[in-house]
Amino acid sequence: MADDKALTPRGQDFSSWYNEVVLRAELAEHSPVRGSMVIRPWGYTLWENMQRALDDMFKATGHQNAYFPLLIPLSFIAREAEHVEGFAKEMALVTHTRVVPDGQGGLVPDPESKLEEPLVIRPTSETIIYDAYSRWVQSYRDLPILINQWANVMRWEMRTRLFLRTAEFLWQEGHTAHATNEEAEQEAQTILGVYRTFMEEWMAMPVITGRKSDSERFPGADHTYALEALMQDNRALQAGTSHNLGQNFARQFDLKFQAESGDWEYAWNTSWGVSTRLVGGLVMTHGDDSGIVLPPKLAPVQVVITPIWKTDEQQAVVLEKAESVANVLRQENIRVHVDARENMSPGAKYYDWERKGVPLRMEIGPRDVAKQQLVLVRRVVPEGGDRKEFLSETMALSVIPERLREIQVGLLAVARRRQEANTFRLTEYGPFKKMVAERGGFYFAGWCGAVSCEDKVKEETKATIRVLPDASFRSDPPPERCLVCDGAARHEAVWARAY
RNA sequence: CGGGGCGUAGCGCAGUCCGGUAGCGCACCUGCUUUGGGAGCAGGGGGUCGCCGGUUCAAAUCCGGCCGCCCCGACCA
Repeated sequence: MADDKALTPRGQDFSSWYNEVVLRAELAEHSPVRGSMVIRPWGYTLWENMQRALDDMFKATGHQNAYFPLLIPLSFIAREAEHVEGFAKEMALVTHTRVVPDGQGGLVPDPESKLEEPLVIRPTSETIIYDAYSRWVQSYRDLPILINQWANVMRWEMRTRLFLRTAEFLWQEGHTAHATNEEAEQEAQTILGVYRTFMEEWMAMPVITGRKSDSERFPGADHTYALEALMQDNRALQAGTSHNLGQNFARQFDLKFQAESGDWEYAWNTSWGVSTRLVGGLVMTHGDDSGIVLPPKLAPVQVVITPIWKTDEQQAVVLEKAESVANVLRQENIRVHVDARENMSPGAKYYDWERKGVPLRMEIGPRDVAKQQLVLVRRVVPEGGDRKEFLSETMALSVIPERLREIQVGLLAVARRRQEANTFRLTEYGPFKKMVAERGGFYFAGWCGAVSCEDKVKEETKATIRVLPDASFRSDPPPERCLVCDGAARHEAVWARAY
């Protein structure tokens, strides 16, 4: 970075900007093990706020939480052929249970403690969960099962980035079992809707929803739905997935029930998840050259109060005012923090909280106390708006909830405009190839459905089909020809280079 | 796994080419003055120079080996 104060500007090197801002906003840092990260309190509180919102929505749609174990017998993973293939190359195994000295001051696994069957650290929990469900379900009366779990999982990735791709990450995984395919399909769609609502209304991150092409489908699923967001560098981020698993796992784990007719039938499953990757998505959606920008609904601190003083007497008066104002706001359920640190100048505090993305700052100095006024400063200045507002104390207190709401919707509006400005509908391969590689963005175009066309695009541009968009996102009229081979289009597809 | 870079104080780095008492900035501690956009001055503390071995009177520096991390590519949420 240029110096220890400023961040690398996004326009200069987006990737460096991202790494720096995650570290310097104190969201997370690298741990001693490659691919693992320490999530620091500021980042974890953000995640907790996301969890709370999502968890409430899961509960409101009839789900319960449970917890299934970290370790999965290797033989379980082996049962579903596609599942094995999908995760074979990124599994961490537990093979020993004791260590012995190696004679050189170190420790090695005790050969005598080798497990008969290695245990897999879960990369996802379908197998262990459907094994349990198979014991829970006998009759159609036991269905549906609607369970979610909050857990950590491990996928031994070759290349990792804080939040976006780490070997261990935190997520939620929902796993449901239903009596009919229609019901399972409805569930997968319902969750897709829940995710979309969360991403738009809480994260202020617009998404395109749709179905994955076969090559991007979850290993073991009949089909996969996904939500894709466009980051500021015009690369797509898969922000969440919801799978209709059909009866693929039910067959392998003998998850059967007796129907009203008396016949035995395999249950229909769904699974769905979002992870701490969302934190990375939030950073790359709203962050600017000063730091991250947090939507008020998720910000660990919504209003930071920075007191300003010269003398000890002023300090006492100003701090007292700051605390009393903070308490009034707390009664309105606003998350407020008084930054009373004595060893830091007000200016330094401003930079600090701006880097950390706090939506609103309130300055209280001796002059404000005397005039019974407060100074409000927005993290992101609306176009044509004032950066600072000088308001009477009563006015300021009543206006803050309103400001927070404005900021929340403003962020979504800006992000949506950016996404729209970087979304293109093309019919010719030449211009597409050039644009998708050089400037990025979302590209809506026809697709014949052939894997060969998908592969050709990937090879030549590194772009992939992110989704076959849902009806509400599709073009009218729909594209007629395949972007790549000019054959008849069977689908409309959204192409982009992705994280 | 290929290519590149890095490992020296809590953080960021210089010093390595050309061996000779381990440095700078930030942070930290003490004191005074400060505080409305990254405070100043004075004093102070803090290091097995990634690890192991070799060469040498002498190694952060040269040689050999090993380890780790980051970045760029192939696989992935």
